[in-house]
Amino acid sequence: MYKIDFNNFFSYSFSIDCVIFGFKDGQVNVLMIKRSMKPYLNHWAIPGDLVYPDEDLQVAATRILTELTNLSNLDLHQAQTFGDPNRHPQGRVITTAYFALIRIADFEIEASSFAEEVKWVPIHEVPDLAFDHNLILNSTYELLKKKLSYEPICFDLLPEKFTLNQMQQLFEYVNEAEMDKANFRKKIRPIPLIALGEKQQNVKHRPAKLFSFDSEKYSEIAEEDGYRFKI
Amino acid sequence: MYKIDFNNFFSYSFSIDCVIFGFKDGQVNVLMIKRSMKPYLNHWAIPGDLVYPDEDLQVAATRILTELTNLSNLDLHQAQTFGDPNRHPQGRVITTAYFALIRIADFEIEASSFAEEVKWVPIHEVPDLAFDHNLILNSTYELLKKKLSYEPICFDLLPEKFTLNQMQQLFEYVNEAEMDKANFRKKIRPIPLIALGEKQQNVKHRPAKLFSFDSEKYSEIAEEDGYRFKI
DNA sequence: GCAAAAGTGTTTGGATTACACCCATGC
DNA sequence: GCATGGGTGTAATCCAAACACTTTTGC
Repeated sequence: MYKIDFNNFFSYSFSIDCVIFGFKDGQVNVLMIKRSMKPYLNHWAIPGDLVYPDEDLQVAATRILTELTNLSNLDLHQAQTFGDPNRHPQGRVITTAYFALIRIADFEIEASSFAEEVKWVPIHEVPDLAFDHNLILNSTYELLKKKLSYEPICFDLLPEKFTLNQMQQLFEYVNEAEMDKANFRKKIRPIPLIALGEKQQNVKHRPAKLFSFDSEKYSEIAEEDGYRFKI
Repeated sequence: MYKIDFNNFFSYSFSIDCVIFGFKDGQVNVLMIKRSMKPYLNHWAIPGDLVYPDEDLQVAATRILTELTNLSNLDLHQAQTFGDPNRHPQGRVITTAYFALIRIADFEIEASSFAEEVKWVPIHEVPDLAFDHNLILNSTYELLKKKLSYEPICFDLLPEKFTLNQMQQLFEYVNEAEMDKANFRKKIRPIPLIALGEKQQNVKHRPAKLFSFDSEKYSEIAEEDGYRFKI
């Protein structure tokens, strides 16, 4: 039936690449590693590696990220799969991108395995990367932008306690458009936030109130009232 | 560096599964094949097969679909990738789902290769399928539902010449909710449609006007005015 | 004429926009 | 007091939902 014998098809390799987004200094940042291994020795790349033969993809994504950056317990979501026959110089390696959102300040990143260095880079300042990683990164950032507007995932990027202005800045950044402060606040009124009663510290103007996302209440109203997040 | 030698990682196989959606008798239908080959001999499945070692994924998807169903020139879009280590009984086969939308009446489907039979099945009447194809189908249908509401792809499912009521029925079907006729028509007013001046035939009530989608004008206003399709 | 579906207009209330204004803090 | 951003109210406008009504066809 096949022109090639079935068993000869078991000649591919499969990898996962992890795009980790954070929000820092008013900019979306992405986590990069410097490779201490061929191919693309000394090139910057997004963290990624081969999947073990009997390993589930989601499990592999988590393991690979931990091995290279020391990050764990992240909620990794599948993005696109890239399979250009020439994307890897050493053979046919198909890769699936996963992405996660993190609160940069809450985690210690640490280079290990073949990652010689790890750092955060603003999404608009990413250099030329190994393999087709620029392509992977761009397409995953497009996906992030879409998801941000109809799923309550901005709170995974913002600090646990955030000001409404920080939240607004995140949306202004990804949509590349300024918004009216009063109108933004009216728009997010249906989103359940907890007013913490605390205030910003060490600012040289009136300190803003701090909020956190009420995810329990969100699930409640999403189920009962069919409320859908929308910005 | 690896616990397993790099070359031993080249032991996977990779496949594509194609979810083809159509709209018939007021229902979304999906194209199924009956397998005349092991594994899952005589089981129903969605059309899919292994990718050749040097073949691009998009190219493979097109080839596989043509081989099994005689469909060609479809616009296949990538959906999710499925990689459970036990999803294929004969080894580690990772698969990527692709989907396409077609106007059922415009195509002749024809079983060939290891497809013994091909048929359209309403999405809500799909039987137990081979492999994890029920999972693949369901998750791809969820994706379709999302895309239908913010991309002008409903017109790939509707006949070239359609009535506004057919269009409304498609959205009512996927959203599982009835809509007000007058309000639906107001909602789609910004979408550029060509009034053909023709009418429905052989109906025992007032015949509806026929329309077609003006994709050129759509691209124009999408670029110039930043118009985004939304239903 | 009647049934059935096509096709349109009106009213109402809620959201979105633009814009103006006041408030709290550091220096 | 003044600079800086925090925080809120109002009026005009647009949009969506609910509903009623007229039109055109087959029988």
